[in-house]
Amino acid sequence: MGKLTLTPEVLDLIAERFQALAEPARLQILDSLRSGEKTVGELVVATGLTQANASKHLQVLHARAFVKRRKVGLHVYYSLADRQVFRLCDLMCGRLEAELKSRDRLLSV
Amino acid sequence: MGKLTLTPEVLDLIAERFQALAEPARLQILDSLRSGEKTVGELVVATGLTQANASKHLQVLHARAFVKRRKVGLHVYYSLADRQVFRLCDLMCGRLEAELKSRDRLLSV
DNA sequence: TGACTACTCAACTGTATGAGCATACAGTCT
DNA sequence: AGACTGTATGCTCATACAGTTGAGTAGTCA
Repeated sequence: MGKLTLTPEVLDLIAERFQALAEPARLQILDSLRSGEKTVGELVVATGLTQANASKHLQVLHARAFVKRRKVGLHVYYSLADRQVFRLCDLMCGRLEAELKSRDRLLSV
Repeated sequence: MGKLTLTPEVLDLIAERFQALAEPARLQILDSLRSGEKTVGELVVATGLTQANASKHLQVLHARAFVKRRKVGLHVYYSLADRQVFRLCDLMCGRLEAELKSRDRLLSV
């Protein structure tokens, strides 16, 4: 895998991509897209974000290649670029679960 | 796996953990620890960060359970909490490689 | 053509955070 | 005790970025 040498530039690019996932609103958007592609308006309803705000977050996710876009008439459909995004999220969730579990154990002793 | 329901609080926690990886300096520290545990001073040499800066980044990584600490006399040894961290980074690197590759292809057409 | 809808862009505000510096703290040695 | 070393922390500054608002653009329908 590691064809990439970790030059400062590459580290910046990787950090930039993690940064895109470091936002509850964007995680929520990605989770909403789990069930299939949605328009911005549908995402607004699903997430409770304002339209402008949702649109901005979608730009970020698109620039980092996490979502794809498809224009149909008035609507713009967004969908997950690939299923691998969830490998990332699931790994992170797993870490979090383990962490919370061991924290509970400490507190209950 | 998803025993976690994505409440706003949980989303915040997940985002917080991605945030910890959204920093070139911290990625560099994690990569330096790949070869084994190191003291803060050794990490300073390996990364070129200032001592204060490295220490602060290590606090963040430790608070998010990415690294473990072990005090021995004057020295504090930091090491990776587990190898799974690299699954995260490798997945992200893979995404980046694919992205750069397709970008190159577009430019060279 | 003009009204309407779905989405995006631009400007602004408040907040968060990384870097640098100086200082404080903890552990060792004499 | 005092001097010294390795690590942590508090402060300040500069910058980045999420969220809001209002205007602007593109597509549809009458």
